[in-house]
Amino acid sequence: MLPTFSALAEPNRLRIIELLREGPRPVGEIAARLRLRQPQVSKHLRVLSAAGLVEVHPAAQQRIYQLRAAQFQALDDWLAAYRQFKEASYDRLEEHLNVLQAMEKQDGRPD
Amino acid sequence: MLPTFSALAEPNRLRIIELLREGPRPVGEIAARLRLRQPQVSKHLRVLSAAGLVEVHPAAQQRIYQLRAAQFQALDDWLAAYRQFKEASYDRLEEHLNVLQAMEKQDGRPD
DNA sequence: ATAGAATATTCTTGTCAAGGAATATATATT
DNA sequence: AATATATATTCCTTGACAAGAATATTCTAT
Repeated sequence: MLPTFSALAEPNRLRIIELLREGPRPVGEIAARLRLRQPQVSKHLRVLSAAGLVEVHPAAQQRIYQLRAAQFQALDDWLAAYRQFKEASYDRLEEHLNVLQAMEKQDGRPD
Repeated sequence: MLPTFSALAEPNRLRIIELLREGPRPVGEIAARLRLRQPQVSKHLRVLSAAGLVEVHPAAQQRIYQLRAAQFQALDDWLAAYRQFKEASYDRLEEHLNVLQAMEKQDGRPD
């Protein structure tokens, strides 16, 4: 999941992703819409590809980029693990503290 | 959403988040479990706080950090916009291309 | 008040990655 | 073959940021 977050952590890359939500687009279009230079767009798309967030389909000289559902699904799966905890377990904080202190006793500091 | 992605793009911060999935933890615990130095953990937690991903609850000298549901919900909302497209609209690629070319004609290059 | 424990902050240094500019590659058209 | 169009790659410079080391801050206990 780290490559995904890294890829999305760059402002222009995030803009590209949000643009592609409209549908597949060739590099030139992306550059024009976002007022970016073509080489930078190509570089960003490279990173996004490596992260599995987009995929390419050549069409003549153009390269059409589009979002890759699988990776968004993966993100969704990762997020799923966080839909449970539902915090507000603030009440159980004391409880946690006791547990932690108990652990420290038997642990010693590792190292 | 960018601050969230930026925050999660750092390996150790991502580890912290995944550790906190187990429940609230004081700084020292986090440092010990992840084999990190305390100051770095404090710094990372600062970033995570700023991104709204965690929240603090002081308890004596300790600061108990825990995940902040609201931000994960926000991420979920953002992701929701991507659950639709479902790609495989690869079939409709030609269609898209035609549209795009039509657009180019009337557009001219902006700038 | 003093000492100890837990955490935060500051300063410095090294690394990595994004942008700019130039150029290379691929495909189409004549 | 020559030229045009679309995209990719390379090299360079600069800025941001993470780690390390030292120190400051906050709270507790005696």
